[in-house]
Amino acid sequence: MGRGKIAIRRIDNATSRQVTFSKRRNGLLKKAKELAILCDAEVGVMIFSSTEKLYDFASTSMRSVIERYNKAKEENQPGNPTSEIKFWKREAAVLRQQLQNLQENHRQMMGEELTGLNIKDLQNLESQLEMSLRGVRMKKDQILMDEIQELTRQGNLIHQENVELYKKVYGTRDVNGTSKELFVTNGQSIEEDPHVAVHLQLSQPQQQNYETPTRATKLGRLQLH
Amino acid sequence: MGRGKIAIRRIDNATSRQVTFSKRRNGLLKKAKELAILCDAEVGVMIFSSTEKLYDFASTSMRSVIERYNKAKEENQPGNPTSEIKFWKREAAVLRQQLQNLQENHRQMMGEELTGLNIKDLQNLESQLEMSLRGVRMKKDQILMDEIQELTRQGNLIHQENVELYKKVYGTRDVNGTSKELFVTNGQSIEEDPHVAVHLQLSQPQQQNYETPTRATKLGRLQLH
DNA sequence: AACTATTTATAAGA
DNA sequence: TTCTTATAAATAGTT
Repeated sequence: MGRGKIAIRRIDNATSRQVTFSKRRNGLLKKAKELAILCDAEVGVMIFSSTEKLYDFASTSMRSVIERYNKAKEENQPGNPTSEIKFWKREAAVLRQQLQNLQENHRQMMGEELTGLNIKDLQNLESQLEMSLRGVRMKKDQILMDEIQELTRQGNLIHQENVELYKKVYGTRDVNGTSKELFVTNGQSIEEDPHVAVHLQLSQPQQQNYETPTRATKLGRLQLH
Repeated sequence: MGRGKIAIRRIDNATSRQVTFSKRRNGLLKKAKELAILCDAEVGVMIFSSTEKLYDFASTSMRSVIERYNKAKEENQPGNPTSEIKFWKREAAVLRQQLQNLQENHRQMMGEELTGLNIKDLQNLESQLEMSLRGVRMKKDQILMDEIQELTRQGNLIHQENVELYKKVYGTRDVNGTSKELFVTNGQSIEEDPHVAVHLQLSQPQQQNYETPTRATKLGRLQLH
């Protein structure tokens, strides 16, 4: 329909293509409009030019057309917008609620926002914190213990090596006297205890150091209040 | 373009309308195809007949066209299905992440899931718990203090009432001796201290009761390990 | 569904 | 882009 017939294949000349696009695009949109009006149909057309520009027509509204399309295409396509949006909204609301609850709880565990709690709540919280503290300290001690044990083990190995070397250097005669003493003090099971004792003795005052001044300030505050 | 010209308005005759729909629908789809091919455009056409039947064409895929349409139309239209779903998905993901982080943190504060923490972490946690505990105890003491103060106040009021009644019953003569003593022991600022002392004396052993056996078991465990 | 007179769309050129 | 115009294509009315 023009001065000459053209084959339906991509127009090579860019300018020509652009011009044809412009003409035919208008033609298509016009015909879409006419079809909708003449035949009482719901029509939607979307056109993207090669320059990414959008041209569209919808006899009602594109949203309506697309929704009708989705509904018609597959009653429950895994891209059904409305129900999917509803699902994710609900999901977000649930998560937000959980987050809020946990945050309030967490703030209370951090010793903040305690207003609104009664004695019973506070005592429960206190017990919980004490329990947590116990757990944490236990874990900490555990780690330190393990470290000590490992160091002890390695120390013993090195010491034994020393003894062996000593033997080799000075022979067997004078060795027994010196090495015996070393063996006695460095025996695995015997040696561990003093370390533990030292550790725990250090741990307890440390804890008391945290709390003794607290109690003092608490007393002070309460008396001033 | 036919034997006669027609006005672009709904065709009254149903049969005629149906026939015209059929012809023009094919024409529209053909032209859409041609446009897409000739001009290297992405085209989507959706047509619903008045009998609810769907006819469509998409140069690529309708899903792609619709998504591109939504993206192009308005990056965040308040009715854009795809981007809205994306928005809520992202929202849910963010909330889920926050929840997870907070949950891990919370579990650690509860003294659970401590594996994976190093000494430094554990010490920080310990300090935090001690601080929290201090806060909670302070708050608890505060509440108890307030209660005591209130009870004291009321006690004083009742006591004064008693004194007044006593006066009325026995006259003014012998009253001074007995009431003076009562006034001295029940004076607000004077009376508060012993109560505080009692309270705090009760509070401290209670705390130690929680911790002394723990330490014992801890010692036991550590020595056994 | 086919035919065909006409209208409409549009290719090429300006 | 827009206008012009010759011509291809679409289609209204008919069979």
